[in-house]
Amino acid sequence: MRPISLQIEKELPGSLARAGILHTPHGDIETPAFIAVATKADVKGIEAARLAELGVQGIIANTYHLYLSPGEKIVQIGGGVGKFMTFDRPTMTDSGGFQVFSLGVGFGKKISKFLPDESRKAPAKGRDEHDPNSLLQDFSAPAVWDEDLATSHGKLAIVDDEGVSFTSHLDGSLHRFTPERSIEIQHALGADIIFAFDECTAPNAEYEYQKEAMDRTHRWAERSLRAHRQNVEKNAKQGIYGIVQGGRYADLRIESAREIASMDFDGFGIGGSFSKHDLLGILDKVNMELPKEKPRHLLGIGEPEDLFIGAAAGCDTFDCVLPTRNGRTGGLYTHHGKIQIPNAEYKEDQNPIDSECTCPVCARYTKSYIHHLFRTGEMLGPILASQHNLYFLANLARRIRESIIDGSFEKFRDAFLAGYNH
RNA sequence: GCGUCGGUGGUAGAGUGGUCAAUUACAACAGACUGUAAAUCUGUCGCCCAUUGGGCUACGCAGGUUCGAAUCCUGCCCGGCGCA
Repeated sequence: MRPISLQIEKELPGSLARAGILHTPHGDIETPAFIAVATKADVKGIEAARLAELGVQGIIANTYHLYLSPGEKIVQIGGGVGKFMTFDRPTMTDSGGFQVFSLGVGFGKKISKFLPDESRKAPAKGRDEHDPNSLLQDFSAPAVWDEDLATSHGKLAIVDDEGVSFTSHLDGSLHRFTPERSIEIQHALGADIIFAFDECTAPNAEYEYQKEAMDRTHRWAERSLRAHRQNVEKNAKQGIYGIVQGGRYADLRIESAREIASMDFDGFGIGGSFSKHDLLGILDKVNMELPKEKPRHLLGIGEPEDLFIGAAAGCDTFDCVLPTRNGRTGGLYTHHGKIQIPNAEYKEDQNPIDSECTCPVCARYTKSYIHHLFRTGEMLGPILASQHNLYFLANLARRIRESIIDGSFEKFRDAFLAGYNH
């Protein structure tokens, strides 16, 4: 018996969408489900004890960050990432492959995984490299020079076929990850689900580089898998997901899905770096290449609209920093779209954030109060906002699940999106 | 009363003859954020038009010097400090 397995409860006819139960050593996750991001073994601003009441069934922590601090040994001494943070439900760790992108190619640049929405862009004036919405830079190269943090070797993340060398963003020290090392660290971190070490490429990487990186990711996937299976003890307690790459190119995505699917993984992650437009068209094609009986995790995706797209394409779990990041910075989800709670219009608003929301925050606080907390810089503001947002996404995933089970998925989706987009 | 220093945009506070509608910070008003180097970042921030750009009113008040003044001079008003 594998440590990770998916029990499919219901499939939506004529669709890849399904509802199921993901079994893990630390309990079940009812899918589709939203997994909270706990990069450094904490969901920013939220106590582990609160997560259950917010509907959070699982968390995903990060190998790179926990390796640098406090170090995987410390987490291991603490009983693994779950026990360390006192979260007794299912846990995952990301392999650090995303940091190859965020600290390497995209480092120091305001580059988004999603290309900006053309319709919202200001009329093209001189593209400014300081303009966060300007994606003119060539990010296809695998490494960058950074004036501030460059050390003797000069770069922050350098990819080669064996692995990745990088400098710590904390102290500039030199480190190296290989697939084997990433797995070793993830064994120490002890999450229920670990991920193969991959290379997350920039969204606008050119085809040639994208292909090269994808092939490398496939080789790393084999090595990650082998390193995991070799460890009999860990292999019995932790499941491993392979990651599909391929960027925005459909043929590469399909090739990657086939290749990764042919390996003996317990589940699959679908790596980021495609534009919103491509997400819709490619995702179902990717998932069709993956074995139906194994779980699929859509990495880093999580606007409400994206959950519908992902679920419709047959993804089982999602994670995303947005509910906590947006929450911290005042952006709150409602059934009528996102609002900026610090804005003046909420100064006297005596209603809850979202009158349709059933979260503990909406049950208790007014917009006026939360607005005040943000205006005065009180830390409770971001905390409450993060709680609400996390509940919103977790609850949305739960409702999507229910709609798949009772066959009302499309109806629910259309109704929700109609209200969400006004 | 005499002396002295100072009065700048919502606030604090630069600027001391032209490149000043005026640095900067805060406040204010918006925006962005998708496997978290993010409790972060970006834009706007005198008024009126405008596509670059243009016009108007402004640095306590009133005069003056000058081609040109927030910047120099004179008087007045107001405030801090010192001496009587």
